Amino acid sequence: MKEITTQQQRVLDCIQVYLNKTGFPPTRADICKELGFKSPNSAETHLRALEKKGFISIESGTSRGISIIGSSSSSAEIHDEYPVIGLVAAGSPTLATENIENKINCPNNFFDSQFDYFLKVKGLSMKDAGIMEDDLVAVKKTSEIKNGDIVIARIDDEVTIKYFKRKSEKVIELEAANEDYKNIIIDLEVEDFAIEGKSVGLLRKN
Amino acid sequence: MKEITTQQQRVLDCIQVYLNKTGFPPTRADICKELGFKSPNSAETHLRALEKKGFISIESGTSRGISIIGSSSSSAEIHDEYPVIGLVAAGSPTLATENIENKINCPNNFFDSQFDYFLKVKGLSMKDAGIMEDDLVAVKKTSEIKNGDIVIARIDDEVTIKYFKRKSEKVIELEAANEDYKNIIIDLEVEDFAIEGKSVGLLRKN
DNA sequence: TATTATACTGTATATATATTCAGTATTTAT
DNA sequence: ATAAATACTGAATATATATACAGTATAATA
Repeated sequence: MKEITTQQQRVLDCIQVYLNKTGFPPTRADICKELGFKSPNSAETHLRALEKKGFISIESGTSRGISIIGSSSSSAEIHDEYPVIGLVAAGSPTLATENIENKINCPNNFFDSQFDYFLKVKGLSMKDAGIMEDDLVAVKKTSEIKNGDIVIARIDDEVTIKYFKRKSEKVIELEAANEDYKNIIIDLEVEDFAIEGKSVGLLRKN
Repeated sequence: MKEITTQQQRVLDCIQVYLNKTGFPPTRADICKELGFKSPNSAETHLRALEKKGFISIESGTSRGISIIGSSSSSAEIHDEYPVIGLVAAGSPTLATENIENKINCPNNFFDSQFDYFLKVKGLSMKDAGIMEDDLVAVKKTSEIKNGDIVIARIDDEVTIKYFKRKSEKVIELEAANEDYKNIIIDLEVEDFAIEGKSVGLLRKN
């Protein structure tokens, strides 16, 4: 990235401001109007210089085809809204709108793995794993579970968060991280059991 | 905001994807190409419907003059980079560049209070408060501390994270949240003591 | 039952826009 | 001393693009 001149910086800033204001890049004429140039070619040459130096890219033959390189909007880091779900009883589908308490905006690569929603924890059954009441657990909806993963599981109509431990082909143990809670043994042939997903991260506001 | 049809949703998604990919909005023709329409008017009518329902705004007579309403880029929610600092020994200034392990991008209103950096926790002295090894504590640099706050304190050259408890005018107790650790009593007249800041949130990646 | 909204194809066109060419002038490298 | 980069004005133009108009068809409302 070569050094930028003051005029080129003004043009670059102008593009960014225009983008923030309108949501789309400026035309050559827009830049001229903004910076007081009288010929569209003034903007054109500055744009070509900025492109050559690697600050922007220009899509040839395309109106407003300017994008600022290294800008957050165009980079891989995309920000999304993630719903916060309470520990839902009565087996209702977790992502139903009536269960969404609010939404949190954060980058989609925030945790090491992609995730689908935040689960607001009730109770202290995972206290020794550092998961406290009202903590928000980032949940990835998946059935790929390894022993020792913290899973969000549903037994009959109750949703719970526990350590996962496969005992045999047909038996699973859900282990609490708290002496005061007892572990749950599940016989897959008998009980109505499902894995909602697993924890890939945690968020606490205090 | 009225309800959106499936086709309108596809068009809206198409605009968002195009924006993420190129940095500028699509033309009518671009939308047609992407969604398989054969007439630019197909895109046009969907765009007008989306505008009428308040999902987008269209700048008349302007190429690619589409902007998604309520999109993060134009909203008030600003994303910032926050440094991650290890628990620094030898009393070096915490925000010195050599102590920055990496950076995390998140909204500046992510926690209930503004904060300045993430501190990577070493040890289990705050285990019972749900703060585990390698957790990232969001630290706000402040000296406004109340009893019971979790503070980041420096005693001589050692940085530690503990509960804050004022015993008297000149005596402070730093309380661990773990039976295995003992509390620290500080005589302000004797010891070199400073509050770096307090915890306003927590982030765990696993 | 008539009307409105949705969901398209297909053609046409005014204009918005990128882009080239011809100049002028100043500053910076070689 | 010459070339190259910067920094513009001014005019011209091919085309990219929004947008209107003419149809067809189906589903949802009133």
